[in-house]
Amino acid sequence: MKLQLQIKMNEALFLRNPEGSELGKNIIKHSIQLIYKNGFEAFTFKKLAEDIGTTEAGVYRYFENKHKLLIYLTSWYWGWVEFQISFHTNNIKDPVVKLKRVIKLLAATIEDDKQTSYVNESLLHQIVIAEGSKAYLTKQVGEDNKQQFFKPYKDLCAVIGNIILECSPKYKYPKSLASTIIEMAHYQNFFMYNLPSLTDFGKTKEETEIIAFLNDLVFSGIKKS
Amino acid sequence: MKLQLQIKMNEALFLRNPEGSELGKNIIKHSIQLIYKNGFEAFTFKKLAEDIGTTEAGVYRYFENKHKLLIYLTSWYWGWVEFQISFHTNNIKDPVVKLKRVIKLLAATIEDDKQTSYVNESLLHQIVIAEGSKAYLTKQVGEDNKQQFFKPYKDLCAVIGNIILECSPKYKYPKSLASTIIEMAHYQNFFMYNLPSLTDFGKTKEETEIIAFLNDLVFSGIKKS
DNA sequence: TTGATAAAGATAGTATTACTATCACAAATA
DNA sequence: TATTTGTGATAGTAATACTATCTTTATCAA
Repeated sequence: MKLQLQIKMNEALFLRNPEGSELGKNIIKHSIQLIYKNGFEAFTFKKLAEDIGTTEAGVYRYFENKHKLLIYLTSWYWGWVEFQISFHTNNIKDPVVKLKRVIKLLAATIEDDKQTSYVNESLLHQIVIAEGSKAYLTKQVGEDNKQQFFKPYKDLCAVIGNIILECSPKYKYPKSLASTIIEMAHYQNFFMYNLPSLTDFGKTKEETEIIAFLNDLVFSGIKKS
Repeated sequence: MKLQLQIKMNEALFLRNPEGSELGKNIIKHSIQLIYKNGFEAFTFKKLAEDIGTTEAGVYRYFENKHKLLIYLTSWYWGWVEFQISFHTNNIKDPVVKLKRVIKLLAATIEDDKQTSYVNESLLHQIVIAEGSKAYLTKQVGEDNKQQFFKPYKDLCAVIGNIILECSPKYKYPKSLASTIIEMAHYQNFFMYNLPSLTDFGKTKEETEIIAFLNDLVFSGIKKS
């Protein structure tokens, strides 16, 4: 039996559902490759179309603009991470163990998930690290938020916040700590490779050190209260 | 006597020093206003030139492109913050008090500094919150870093890292904690106003709560070791 | 006072980007 | 068989991100 993991996407993000056709899946697949390779600023629908072997207009039939495509990709990623978390923390009773598992999932390199043929999670993870913030650091963030574009990110944050509360029911900042963990799992990774003196891991460049830092930060922070 | 605060800028950031002429100062002043108002994506040298009353070519004589201008502005800001910190923590012996002061300076709203006529620090603070990461989240980050464009940010991070070590000499992650404080002081602010469910301050929208969160995070985190 | 130099203004031009529009064709569907 | 739907092909436009050139103006030195 072949199980296919399907992540439910916000329909306002696209004009035509990319999951429903070969061209659509190619748009997702090749946009991940191109953004990973050249960065989001240099990424255009024209280059994407050439890469796929279709025309610019073809891409525009699926996505209004590259900003919505970026939100689509990051949303997909957060949805996928939430699934990974619920999958890998299933059956774990101890919330501390659970939270440590979450930190590891967020900060460790991701192996490509064979269940999702057209999405390379490993590349997508790198894209979310380097470009993910650009999805919300815009003037339209308010309107995008009204359309629920950031729901997957917020849901993930809520899930992690609840685990934090399980660990420490009186802790006052579960959601802020959750968003701090998520952001820092990614930023410390970006810094480690690109601006190493902003971290303590420049020498070794080991993701395990980021995990250790976050564990230390989180569990000392929580224990106090 | 009128003291003029001068922040030494990396000369590779500009073609002509904007501090040396009226037009240059106008470029800085109006770019801050325009980026604040419309965001960095919508900001163009053409609009800036119209705003100032000069021509596009005039702006290009000072800055190669808008990315370098953004790095210039954020660098200026980090330099200014480092000065504020050294000024406001001067004479403080207790490193814990010092670090708390630092957190407050990073997370609290900034009043416009009258010493710097053409820079509105209050607006610049908002720009750094919403656009600052875009200065380094690029494919050129490596080359920009080689040219020392991020030195002011790194210097600030080092200063804060050292205060952390004064508080807790055995703490293993002073630089990562420093960059976490800096980034989160800004991100929690952005989230609070734009994606409030990622924080615990959505109701009150009080910066004092961000400060309390960071104090809690930092001092519980350090005490353990 | 002249003459040189440097900054600024004015204008033009180009390649690329970010779209929108239209028409034709092929496959699926009713 | 007729019709809808997705795709391909082509064209066109306004804006963006520059580069180039030429003129004017201000400054400063001989």
